[in-house]
Amino acid sequence: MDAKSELPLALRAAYMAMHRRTDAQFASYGITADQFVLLATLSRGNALTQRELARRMPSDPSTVRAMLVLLEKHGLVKRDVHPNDSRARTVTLTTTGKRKFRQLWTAGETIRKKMFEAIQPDNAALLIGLLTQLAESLNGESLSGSSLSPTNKVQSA
Amino acid sequence: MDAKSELPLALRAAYMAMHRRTDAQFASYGITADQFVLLATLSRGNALTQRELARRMPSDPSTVRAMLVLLEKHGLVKRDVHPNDSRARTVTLTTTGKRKFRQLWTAGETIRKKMFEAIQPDNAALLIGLLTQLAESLNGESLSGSSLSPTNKVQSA
DNA sequence: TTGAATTCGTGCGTATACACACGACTTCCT
DNA sequence: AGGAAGTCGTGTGTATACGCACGAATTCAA
Repeated sequence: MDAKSELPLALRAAYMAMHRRTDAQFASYGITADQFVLLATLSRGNALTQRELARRMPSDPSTVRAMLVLLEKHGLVKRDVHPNDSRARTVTLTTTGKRKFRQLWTAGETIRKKMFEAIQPDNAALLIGLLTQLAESLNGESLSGSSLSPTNKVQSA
Repeated sequence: MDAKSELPLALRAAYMAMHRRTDAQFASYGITADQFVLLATLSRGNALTQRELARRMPSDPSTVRAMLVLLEKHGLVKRDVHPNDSRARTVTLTTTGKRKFRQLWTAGETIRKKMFEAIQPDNAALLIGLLTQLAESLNGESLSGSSLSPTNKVQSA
């Protein structure tokens, strides 16, 4: 196994571990790791459309909708018709949602700290940089090298 | 946003991007990214029990079972009763499964190469090391630091 | 040996994750 | 203005992902 082959597995293992830990940590609050990401995204940019929310997470619009239906039922978010675009709906945190998010942020500190220390703090910026490069590279241009796929929707940044 | 807070998001974004890309790349083969991981794990240690397979992926035994039911229906894996333990079942790749995996490995090279180059090859070993440290730290001892949650099932290693 | 604790796989319930098709609305182009 | 193209959210289908409870088999202990 060379480094090139190991990298995908290492990335998967690290993410899965984090995701499981986070789910476990938030279980007593009745919130999943992914719902936490959604709430965090909302708290950093309120009144987003569902589309924009999905883009920032990042996640699939279809997935986000399902999550919003749940969270709305639990009273953590509210969806209103967009003032300028009657197709869209704006999503905002309710008061309950904001309070819940603050609790979760505190509860999550344990995991963030653990991760931060596991890599020696000096490496944090470097690791974030490498992960960001990975994401950008994989999200960017469609690969396919040669002309395998004729439907190359290059939706540039 | 300090580095400690950004790290979880960066890890998530990178993994999601990889997972999506891989799914898209393998779609024409009728195989998902996760099924590929399962096949790869099997190809590196045949005749594993379902439990051991799940441990190595890593994934949940319950999830692995569902995947195996599918893959068995597609004729890629075979499940037999364990010779020494009638509770367990051993999982092996069929001939078709082996051939399919070789095809997928080749098809996946594009993504591995893209990831490898995105981080400058020199950083590969370093990145793998950091990700491994993260996974080990998160999988290891249960955290819970102070007594935040009264329901601390400390199921030690 | 017999009974308790563990471990294996199964099955169910819930929550992502995403593709795809659909209807409704906006925008853009002529 | 009017129609084509694009965009937004919805709804469905499939595939993870995991917790939990269950029955069956194995292991451990007295």
